[in-house]
Amino acid sequence: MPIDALKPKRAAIPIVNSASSSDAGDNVVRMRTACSHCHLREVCLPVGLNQEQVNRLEQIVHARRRLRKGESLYRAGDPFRSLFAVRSGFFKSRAATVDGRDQVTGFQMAGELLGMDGICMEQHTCDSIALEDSEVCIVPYAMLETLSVQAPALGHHFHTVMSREIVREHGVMLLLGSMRAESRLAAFLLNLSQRLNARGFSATDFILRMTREEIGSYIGLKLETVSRAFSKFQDDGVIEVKQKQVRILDMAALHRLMGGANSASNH
Amino acid sequence: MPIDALKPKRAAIPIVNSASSSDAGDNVVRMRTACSHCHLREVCLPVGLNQEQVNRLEQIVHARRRLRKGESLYRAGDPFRSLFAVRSGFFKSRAATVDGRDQVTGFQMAGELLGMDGICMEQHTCDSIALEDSEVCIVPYAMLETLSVQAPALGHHFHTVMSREIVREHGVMLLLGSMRAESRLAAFLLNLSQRLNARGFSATDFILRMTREEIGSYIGLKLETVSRAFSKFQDDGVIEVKQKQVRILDMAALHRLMGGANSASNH
DNA sequence: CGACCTTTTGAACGTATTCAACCGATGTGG
DNA sequence: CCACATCGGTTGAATACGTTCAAAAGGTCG
Repeated sequence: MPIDALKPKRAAIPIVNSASSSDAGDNVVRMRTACSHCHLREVCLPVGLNQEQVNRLEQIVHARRRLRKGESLYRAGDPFRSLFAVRSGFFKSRAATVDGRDQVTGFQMAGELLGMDGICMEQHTCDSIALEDSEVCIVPYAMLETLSVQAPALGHHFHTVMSREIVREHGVMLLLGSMRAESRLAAFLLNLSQRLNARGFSATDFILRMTREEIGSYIGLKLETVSRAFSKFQDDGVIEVKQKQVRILDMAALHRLMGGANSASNH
Repeated sequence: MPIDALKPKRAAIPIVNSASSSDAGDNVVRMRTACSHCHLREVCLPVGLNQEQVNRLEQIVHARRRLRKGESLYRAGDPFRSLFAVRSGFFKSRAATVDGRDQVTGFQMAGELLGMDGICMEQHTCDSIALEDSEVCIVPYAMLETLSVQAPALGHHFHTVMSREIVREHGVMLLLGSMRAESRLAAFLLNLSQRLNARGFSATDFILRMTREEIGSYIGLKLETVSRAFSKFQDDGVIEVKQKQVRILDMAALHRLMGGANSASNH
């Protein structure tokens, strides 16, 4: 099979584009389908909620927003009002310092929640940018809080999601602090693979939605180093890579590469 | 003034060691003083809560635990039941991978909350270790959830604390991903300085509670590199350092060092 | 006091970065 | 529709930075 023939293992469910042009904004539409029928309910906020709790969640998630590739969902400094659940597409989050340094802090795909960094300052602290045409469900934070009181399981679940984000970031810190270049890229690819697989896509064949530079920014390497590592993996027969299309040929080898000797584990 | 004569700007409030040896465990004691009278109420969980809300918080924070230097508050894999607010002392959090890699993910001082990583898996995902004799307030998580329903402001405040942790970790990712060695140490020192200052201690004179190796683990450097950077700062007259005692001589220079040219900002 | 741990410093080394050139893919306008 | 400009990606060579290895001094704690 040619590497170009990459397809999800499960057909994508077409997204209903609700007709009514609502009062909420140009690219914001009222929802027709709701959480309980969403094909993402297995990986999104509703995880672990029963039917009645999902019904409550549906009450507050009543609008969506479409974004074109390159558009930003929010920017650092924007007032924080809502969280966003990715319904389709792919996002990057980018944090910046005053002195112009910036870094990709995460990539988000369908079912993942965006914007939790904004709660503490009541404004967003990083940028979120669509890497392809995307759609998000808008979760007004004030309503989430109100409803958490009525349905404590929802509140608990939200804690779980935030906690998971903290743990994810611990993993990134570990990667950035103590892995060498090839291990970082291996870890990155394996992480993508797992998450895509959890959403019904192939774990071995996928398309990268981000550039080498964005990968590098995320895993703390220059784009040239990322490119070299890709080439190395390909030369070693671990992956097949052609621009943004990746095929993992030897998953076990990739795992070994990830855990490979590094500067922090030799003594 | 000799560097050795380091003192808090405000005298430490002696901690009342409640007499009753409770049924909760050897080093766990019922509290006598409560949040509303705690000298940390300005920096701890109660921030932003009114009197009645603090009273509710006091209902659940009803025990403390003392730890000796080197003792662990919890370890990865321990069942998660409580969060911990540092009442006195100093902690490090340490995350580890299966393959033996580990890394300090944070240092916690008085008023800071520990254990939020444990919520998502219902077990702790990292170790928390006291770097000096310390005391924590035990905040049973189940009770925190229950009370959040009765006092939504408390629930909101907890979200704020978790969100702040996410933002802090973004900052660490930025540091690890794009700063050179001296910038990292400068950022680390400035962060310590600010946090100590917020607690009524000197911003310029303080004692490091961690080793060079622990600093290095946190900021992604080998202990030798940390040591060299300290020496460099001292040679340049930016700080005075003698073992664990640090005095910042030129705060502005330290800020400049933090923002100094790095591998990610030159093009 | 002695053993051990932490820290400092030096020198050699290795890995990722930098700078540069080139190639291919993509997109735009004539 | 092709020419051209732009962007993204690859590769090579030189460089720089942090690591590694080693030795020794300084603290700390039994």
